Parts: sequence; C-alpha cells; structure tokens
Amino acid sequence: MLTVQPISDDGPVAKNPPQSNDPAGSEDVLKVTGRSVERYNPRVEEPRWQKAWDDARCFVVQPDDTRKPYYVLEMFPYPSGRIHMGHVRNYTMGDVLARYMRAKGHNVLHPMGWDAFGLPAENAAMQNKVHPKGWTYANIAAMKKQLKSIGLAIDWTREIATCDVAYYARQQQLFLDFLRVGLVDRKKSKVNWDPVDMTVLANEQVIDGRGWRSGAVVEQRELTQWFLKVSDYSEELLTALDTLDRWPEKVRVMQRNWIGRSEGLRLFFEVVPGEQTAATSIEVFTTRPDTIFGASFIAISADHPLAAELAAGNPELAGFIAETHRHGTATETIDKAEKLGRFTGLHVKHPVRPGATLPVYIANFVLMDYGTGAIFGCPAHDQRDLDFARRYGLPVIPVVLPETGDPDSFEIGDEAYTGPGRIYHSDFLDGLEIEAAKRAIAAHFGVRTVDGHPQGTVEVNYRLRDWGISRQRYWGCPIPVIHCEVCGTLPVPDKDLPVVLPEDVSFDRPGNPLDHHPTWKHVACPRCGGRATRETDTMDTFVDSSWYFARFTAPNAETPTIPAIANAWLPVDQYIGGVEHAILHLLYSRFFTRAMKKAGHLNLDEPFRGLFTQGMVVHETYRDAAGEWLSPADVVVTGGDVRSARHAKTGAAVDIGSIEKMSKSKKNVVDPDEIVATYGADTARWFMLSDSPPERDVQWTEAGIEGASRFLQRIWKLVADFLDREAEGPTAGATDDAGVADLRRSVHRTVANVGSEIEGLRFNRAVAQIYELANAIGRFSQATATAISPAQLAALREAVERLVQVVAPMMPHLAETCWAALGRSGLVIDAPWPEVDPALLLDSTVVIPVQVNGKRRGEITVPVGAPSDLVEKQALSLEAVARMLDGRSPRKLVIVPDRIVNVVV
RNA sequence: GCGGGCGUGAUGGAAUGGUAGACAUACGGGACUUAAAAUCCCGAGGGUGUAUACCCGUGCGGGUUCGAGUCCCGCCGCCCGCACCA
Repeated sequence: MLTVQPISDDGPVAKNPPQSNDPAGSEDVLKVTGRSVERYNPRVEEPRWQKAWDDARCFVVQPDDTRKPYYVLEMFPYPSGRIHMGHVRNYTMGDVLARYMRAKGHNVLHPMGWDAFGLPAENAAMQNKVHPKGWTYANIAAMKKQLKSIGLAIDWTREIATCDVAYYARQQQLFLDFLRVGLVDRKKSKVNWDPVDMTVLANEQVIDGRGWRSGAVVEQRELTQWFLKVSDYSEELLTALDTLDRWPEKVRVMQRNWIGRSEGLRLFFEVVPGEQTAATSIEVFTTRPDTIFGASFIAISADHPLAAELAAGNPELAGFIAETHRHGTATETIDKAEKLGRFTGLHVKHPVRPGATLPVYIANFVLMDYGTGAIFGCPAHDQRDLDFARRYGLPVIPVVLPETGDPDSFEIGDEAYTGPGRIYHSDFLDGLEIEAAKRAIAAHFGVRTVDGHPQGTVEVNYRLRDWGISRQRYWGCPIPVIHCEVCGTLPVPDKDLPVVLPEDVSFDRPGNPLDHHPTWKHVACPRCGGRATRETDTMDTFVDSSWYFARFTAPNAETPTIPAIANAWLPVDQYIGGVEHAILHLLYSRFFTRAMKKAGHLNLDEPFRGLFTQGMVVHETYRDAAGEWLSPADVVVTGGDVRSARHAKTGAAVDIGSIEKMSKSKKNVVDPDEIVATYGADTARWFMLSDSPPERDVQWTEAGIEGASRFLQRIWKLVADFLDREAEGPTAGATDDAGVADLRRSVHRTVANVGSEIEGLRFNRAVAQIYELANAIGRFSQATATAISPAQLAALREAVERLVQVVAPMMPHLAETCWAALGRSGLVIDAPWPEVDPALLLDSTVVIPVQVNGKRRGEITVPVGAPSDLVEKQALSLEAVARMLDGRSPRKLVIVPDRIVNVVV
C-alpha cells in the first residue's frame, strides 16, 4: 500500500554513527538553578513504558467494551523490509488520534497489517534466489520490530498479512460470492507483452516502450481476464461522493473526474452503399452532438471490430494497427503519442448534410474501452480532432460562435474553440445555445431510424471501466476457478477452498511459475471428474487492500467478516494515508464495500467516514564531484546564510541539490532505526508532527530533529524544576497571586485548542499551542523565582500536569515518565482528557486594530462585546486616526464587533 | 496529453475576507562558564530614518471589496495521479 522502493542488493542504508553529540545516551547532568536534574533518557524510558502498556493490554480491544467505538486506521504498509520516515509520519498521526480518542473515553480500534502480496517479492526471488514467502515474512518481522519501537498504540493481536492463507482463503470466498451475485465478468483486455521474456509487464516495468529487463519493444496483447464489475456502480459511486463530507474535496474531485460521467448521444452513421465492408453503419458516442454540422471525419479505434475486418485485406491498415499496438497500455503513453491515423477507404453519409459524406479513419487516440470505440471528428471544437484534421488536411468548419465573435470573420487557428456560444452554419440549429442545440439534435435523430433502430439515442456514459483483476504472477491470491474442456469455467467448490499457493516454485524461467509448476494446476473437474486445469492467474493486490479494514473487525473469523461485528465498527472513523491512493485504492474499497453488502458480508456502503491524506517526507539531496548521490549520514552541512557541505570522512566538497521525496535511488533517506536509537521515538514522533501541515510535505532536517529533542528535554526539565519548587513549598509570607489567572487561562485555552486541533488533524498547530504553553510556564516560573505563594504553586502544578497530558498523545513515553514523577498514580494513557473551564476561555477585554482606508494605524483596547458607539468614539480619538482625518469627518465607518475598525476617509 | 494540488521572511510554517509573518529552525548579540556544550534572555521581512513615523511586501498581471495571503479571471513555476508499482 504505502509505496516503498524495493530493497536493493546493498541492503539497508549504511549505519554510520550519528555525527551529532548523542543527546539520548549521555550521562551528563543538567544544572537547573542550582539543583541537578538528570537528562531524560529515552533508551531506558521508552522500552519500559512500551512493556507497561503491553502488560496492561492497553490497546487490545475487548469484545464486551461498552464505550463508544472509534475506528482509526492508517493505510497498511507494503513489507519492503524496513520502515521509512513516511511510515513514521503516517502511523504517528493515526496514533495521536487513537490515543486522544482513548483519553476522550472511546473504545478505540487501531489495528495493523501487511499488504504482503506483490511484485517486489517476485523480483527479490529472481534477483536474490529467495522465496517470496520467506522474503516477505522476514520483512514483516523486521518492520514489526521497528514499528513497535516507535510506541504505537496498536492492537497487535489483530495483525493480518494478506499473504496469510487465513486471509486470502476468505478473499477467495468473497470472489466466489461476487461470482454468484453477478459481479464478476470474464472478458478480453490488453496487457503489456514482453516478446523476449515472454511475460506480461506491469506499466512500471515498461520504460520508454521497452521491457525493463529484456529491453525488447513492448507489444499490446489481448488476454482473457477476470473483471469485477465496478461499472455496475458508476452512478452510485459518483453520487455517494456527496455524502463523504469528511473527505478532502480534492480527492472527491479526482474520483468524480475518474468516474467521468458524461451525457451524450449514441449515433449511427450509415455506411455509403457499395463500400468494401459488411458493415452497414458505424455507431459513435459523442458528448457534442450540437457540433454535428461541423463534422469532417469519423475515427474508429484500432481495436474496433471494423478495423480488424478492413485490415484483413489491407496490409497498410494492418501495419498501422500493429504499429499502434507497439505502445504500452498506459493511458498516459496513449495520450502523449502523436495523433495518427489511416484512411480506411470507407465513407459514411453525413447525417444532416444531404449528399455529403465523411471519410472513416482508424486513429490511435480513439479508445475501444470508452463509448463505442468510434467518434465523429469536429475539428473546430475539439483539440485532438483539430490536430488530426490539420495533419491529414481535413476541413475545419466552425459551428459554435463565441458571444463576441463575428460570423463572417471567425476562424479557427491552432486552437479549437471549446467555450460557450451560439450555433451557426448549422441549418435548423442556427441561433441556439449549446445545450438547447444538444436537445434539438437529439430529438431530430430520435425519430429517424438507421438499420431499424433510432439513429440517435441519449445516453449516459462513464469513463470508469470494469476492474481487471487478473495478474499473470505467482505472489498473489489464486483465483479460485477451474477450467474444464467439457464443462467450461467452474468455481472451485467451497469444500475445496482455499486454493493454496504451492511453495515449490522456481523463478529461473520467464512466465508465471504457477503456469509451469509440474502438478499444481492439474485437477479433476468438479463437475464431470475429467481432466481440468486451475486458473493460474492471481488477483491484483488492490483486491487484498479493498477489504482488510473489514477483516480487522474479526481477524480470525471463518467467514470473511462477522457482519454484526463489522457493522458495529465500520465505517472507519478516520482513515489516514497517502494521496497517491486518492483514486484507485479508495474507489475499489468503496466498490468492495457495496459488493460485500450485496453478498451479505456487510451492511453499509461507504467504508471510510473520515479520510485524511498526508504529505510525503522529503530531504535535501547531496552529490559528490563525480555526480554520485550521497547519503545524509555521510555529509556534514555547515553555515547559515550560505550553506555548504562536505563529505564526513574525506572532507571533499559536496553539492547540495534539490529537496526530494526520500528514495533509495537518490540516497536522501534517513533511517528511523538510527533516529530512534539516537533521539528516541518521542523525538521522532514530535518532529514528524511539528511545523509542516500534515497534508503537505515535510522536510527532514538535522536542525529540526535537534529542535524536537531539545523541546523534549525542556519539558522534562520543566517537570523536574517544578517538583523541586513543590518540595521546597511556598515561600514564607508570600501572598502575591500575580499571574495565576493568566497562567490558568493559558492552560485551559491550550487544553481546549490542542483537543480541537487533534480532532481536525492539524497537528502542527497543536504543537505550536504546546510550545506557547511551555513558554508561558517558563515565564511564570521565572516571575515567581524569588517568592511563590500557595496559589501560584497550585497553578503551576495544574499547568505542568496539563502540559504533560496534552503532550501525551504525541510523546507518550515522556508523558508517562513525567506523570509518574508528578506522583500521579496509574498511566497517563488511562487518564481522561482534562476538563476545560469555559469561564477561563474568555477574556474580559480585547485589542482591536483600527484601520484608516484599510491600513492599520493603531489599536484600541475595549471590553469584549463593547457597543459600537464606544468603539467608534475610542477609535476616532486615536491620534493617528485624527491626523489622517485632518479635520474631515469619515466617509464611512466599518465596525466589526471585537475584530476590527476601518475608517474610510 | 488529461485530472488534481501547491507557491508567504534565511528556512518549515501561522493567519472564520479583518493587526501578514503566531510557533519553531537557522542566524546575530548578551548572561552563566576557566572554556566549550547545554540552558536562559534579547534582536530581527525589505527600505528611508536618531526617533516618532512613513513607504514597499504573501510566485507574476489584472479584478471584486471599506478591507484580499484568503474570493474571481489570466499567466509562470514546482509536485502528485493516470487503471498491471503499492
């Protein structure tokens, strides 16, 4: 799920000793105003509290818990072998929310699993002669250890890996259920074929049109494959987006565009009688029937049945079709390719210009998957059609006139006109607006017939295609189907499930190991008992990740879910992951939820009530004089305004490059293990939450992590310092309670604000609030350094305790140590989120800026809710305002209560 | 190519249409120290200026508004997704 570069031969990043002085491990003693405090040592404290939480089974969800359920889930990781900082960021965010919701009294489900099938395991198998299973489970073990070291509040008893037989067995049940309820289809579709390796390639394995391993030019090939009928739900998946009000708007927009609903006309063009084809008509789909009078050609897809028919007797056409197939299947490559076509020799009748005909082309930009696989081209009002028309010298007839256009002089240059306007040059459509013309032309074609059916029918079309789930690979969930030459394609009977992957496979031959396994695929037909073969395709790994969130609610059930339990937990209250999954994973999960509902495994439509997409972790890049990438661990950066870098060992000058997503290839990675070992998990967590808004990229810097570490020690010192003050007791005779009210206001405001910021996942703002409280406590301590009254001491204890509590979701280990030091019994994780006194959130006076003509000229202090006339009087009496008025009276006075005054002169 | 996003001091960023730069980092100065580290305090968007103060300033160009970082239109730059990477 979370994208990770596959582990390469050189293994994990070199483990260099950290260059910084060692903040966690040093035994030095901190001098605090004459007393001594030991530095907080995460290496001792973190394992200790992790064990304490484990022993108390804090995060294990109990079935009889009556508290309100709250399900927080982060996208589960692909087990690449090591976690990276992106994982730390992702899981820390979810963890903060989980811990906070727990403190707010919820029964929190926060599980973890592994998106464990997929291509990298097979690549590793081929490169390093390791078995995908062994490789995957070893990676899981390593990553689990790393995740545990960052102190996540996870119910590990629910851990699942999608490559566990127990998991994919239920996925096979789901597949067969979907088959039963009619959501599975089998049809042809295209794949990237490597003619040298004789294997199917993923899009990412096609580089510049060539196979990544063989370098051979990739071809498109048709294979019969399994599909899930996502398109049955096109309309519903679209309209239900409106109900997802806790999803980012940008994700909903992307999904809306992906589904791509368009209303248009399905339109038949009659083939001119006597042409060299059996076809009597060509059916096109268009969203712009209003431009029909501007039509100048017909284009059909290279995969259109008519194209195949015509190519049979025409080597040039056959060559062109073969040429278009010599590109990858990715939409991007198809879109970017030059718009090319070949005239087929056929003509069709122009449907509204009597006597006129249109030439029929085969074109490389017409997709068979969309609409009818054929279009009419109106070059004046579609850019692709225009490019095509200019190349092949076809007429360009404008039929939509912009409001400001002149009908006699309006011409189309290099850019098609796609804006609004009125139809002209179009006979009975002349003068109509675009939408009115669409209705008129639909009515016109609706009553005419071609080949016995209406010439035109209004139709809704979707860009969304069915989901092809067949993969010609080993490391995936076997599709539980048997092919019998006599009985056809049959589901594996329930009693024979699961279909288990064989382990004795070899990767030294090209192609799918399941296919050339000596025995695995040969079985008796479940119906006739004759010789039959298993389906050797496995499922797309997106299938695995489309229902794991449901499986977590009953991870050991014999059935895919236990509906009553799943319905109680789902939908996921807050789902957190990368924006790279905005379309496919999330759309497939939404489909799966509906499909599981139809099959009786769930009773809901939408799997994720709240969605949050977090940004990446990025880092500067470094290169030496030879242009080789260098790891940050090997580089020492110096200087402030003019930064420069040298190699840590050789001292050679190093170029500081751009800031990019952490990746193995550019070596700009920071290893979480090293960070945890050096600074501790709390510091890493804190830094990942600080500064950058969570939806945006965060830049990893040495200074940033150092700063986080300093703040952690500062909190510990605040607590230790306070304990010393408390041990000494109030100063004899001190009765001055100055600052108490301010401090308490600051404390209560912080508690309230941190809570609402965490609920909104605005962790950076929560962090800033906590800094401000720490500053306020520091100032208060300073002010009371010589004498402290009992009330001041009490306020200080309240402040320090609340500080520890608001810090607890983010730096949980530190918080536990502080809580214990403060003499509070129990774990801070079990302490309820502190109550806020609403009276302390209100100020009695407010400072209002006073503007003259929108520019700030001064400010006034007035009671909260002060009436306008008082505000006006004070504002106008300001010297700066009087000067600007220069004796005149204001033209206008804008007074926004408690916010601002603007004097317009 | 299509779709989506982002752009504010040296840096990360804050700012229901209402004091732009909270908070932090880096930097400079000071205190403490034999010294350093650590810690604490102070300074700081740019410009003119002793200062009061004034002018300019949120990628660029327009617009709406009493008031625009925020809303609208048009650009520029960077990033992400595009159905077999996960």
